[in-house]
Parts: sequence; C-alpha cells; structure tokens
Amino acid sequence: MADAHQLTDLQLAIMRALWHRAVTVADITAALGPERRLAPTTVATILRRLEARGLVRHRTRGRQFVFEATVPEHEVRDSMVGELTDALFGGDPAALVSHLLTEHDIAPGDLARVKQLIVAHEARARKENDDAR
Amino acid sequence: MADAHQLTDLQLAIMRALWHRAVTVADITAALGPERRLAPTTVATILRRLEARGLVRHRTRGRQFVFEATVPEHEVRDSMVGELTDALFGGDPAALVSHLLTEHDIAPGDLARVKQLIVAHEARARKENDDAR
DNA sequence: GACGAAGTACTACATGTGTAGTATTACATG
DNA sequence: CATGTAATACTACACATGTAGTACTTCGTC
Repeated sequence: MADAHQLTDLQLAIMRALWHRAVTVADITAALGPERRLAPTTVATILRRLEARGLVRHRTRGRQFVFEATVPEHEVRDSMVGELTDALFGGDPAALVSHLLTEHDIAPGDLARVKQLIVAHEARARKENDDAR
Repeated sequence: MADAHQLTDLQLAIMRALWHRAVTVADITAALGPERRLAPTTVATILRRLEARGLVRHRTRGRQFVFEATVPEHEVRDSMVGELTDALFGGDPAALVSHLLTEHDIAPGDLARVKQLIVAHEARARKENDDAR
C-alpha cells in the first residue's frame, strides 16, 4: 500500500489540478496559472506519462479527454513524506518533527497549533482505545 | 541561505558517506555497503557531478583525491524538507506535522517523544526570550 | 628500469523529464 | 460542403541521472 509515488514539481502541480477537479487539458493548462505558462501539448504529454504510470486515467467526452486522478492526494503525500523520512531521517518521523522544531524556525503560533494537534491526536487515540475494549 | 539542494537517493547516500568522513572514492564505495554494490568509477562520476554542483570539493593527497562536503547535513535536510513542505503543504510546516500525526500512524512512543521535543523547544524559546530582554 | 596495481579522466548509453512542434482528425459554421 | 479551429497523437530534443567501460597516469616493487 502506498507504493513509491515520487513526483516532480510539475507532475505534482498537474495532479493538484486534477484533485481540484480541473479535468480537460485546457482546464489543467489554465489551472497551472500564468506563472507557469505551458503549451497545452506539454500538459498533454505529462498527462500521458502520468497515465502510463497509473496515476491518472481518462475517458472520452465527445472529442475531449476527461482526466481524473487514480490516486488520492493524501496517498501521494503520505508516500512522498515517507520517502523523505526514510531518506533523511532513517525512517523516524519523530526525527523529522524534531528537525522542524529546531532547524526550521517554526513560528510560535504554529507551535501552539502543533501542540493542539498532538493533544487532539492523543485524545482520539485514547478514545479508540477505550472503544476497542 | 539554504538554496535548493534537491538530491536523489544515490546522491544523498554519497553525501551521507562524506558527512561520516569517508573521504576517498574507495572509502565511499565501501561505505555504500554491500547492498548497493557500485563500481568505483560510478561513485567517482557522481562525485564529479556533485562537485560541479558545488556540494563537494576535493584536494589531492598523493595521487588520490580526498573529498569533503561543502554543505553540512542539516542544511541539506533543511532545504529538502523545506521543498517538500512547499510542494505538498503550501509551505506550512504545521500542516506537515499534522499529516504525520493523522496519516502516518506514529507510534505512541514517538508521540511522547515529539511532545517532549515541543516542551523542550518551548522552554528554550522562552529562555532566549528572557535572555533577550 | 619494466610492470602491475591503484587511481583518475573521458566517453557512452539507457531512462526519465521538461518542453513543444508538427501531423492528423473531427466538429461547427458560413 | 469547405474550412478554420480545437483536440489528440506522434516525434523530437536537451538535460540530469544511474551505471560503467576504457584509456591514461603514476607509484611501488622486483
């Protein structure tokens, strides 16, 4: 589960567009925004390659292709974060968090949010535990 | 500061060897371990390319090259984590932590460690604050 | 001083990626 | 129905990467 989805920036941008329901080549090209002005054929090429990799699928509507992602966003995130954690922190997610805290100059507000997240997470875990017994 | 160091797996493995003080091509080839059995010329090629990118430097000792990293490990980590955070979480590190908590099935022990990290971090931040005033 | 071993330099090639031009097809409209 | 236009299919090319062979150099040893 969650095989190795290693996506580049551009590939991710296109997947993101798909996750946000941009479905035709024209839609996606537009969704990439004016900064990254790519020829529609370029976008089509990437889509074809993503489809070959199984991350995207399409069907036909009239003479247009309607694309859709075959993988949910959280799965891609999960696998990419996992790979980075493996590559840089020996697979230890806590080490990654530690890095974020010490190296990354997290804003105090973010710190508070993270703490809340942890508390909430603990509560949820405890609840599931209780439910289970 | 911390420009975009985007390293692949193999490049990282070699940098890691350098950070651990493997310095000659032979050292590094050995340090990569028996799983990843690469020809010394392969390792030398990667080193040359890394040097061209400015991540590695070498001087001569006798007829051997002595390599060393020009970038510290934490900087590479920082920039790679930063890029992933940008690419997947809109640059919000707290969102990355949140992902780790909810999606990644962090072990309870790790959770405790992370909490300790946060507490320690807060204490440190508070102290610096106090010192500053 | 010749020779082998160790080491580096140069070259090569397959694959993935970013990027897009050209060819082909088919729909809508005058 | 001719034709421009929009859409996809095919082809191309430069660059990075993983991988390594071959050629050249040099040092130690017989």
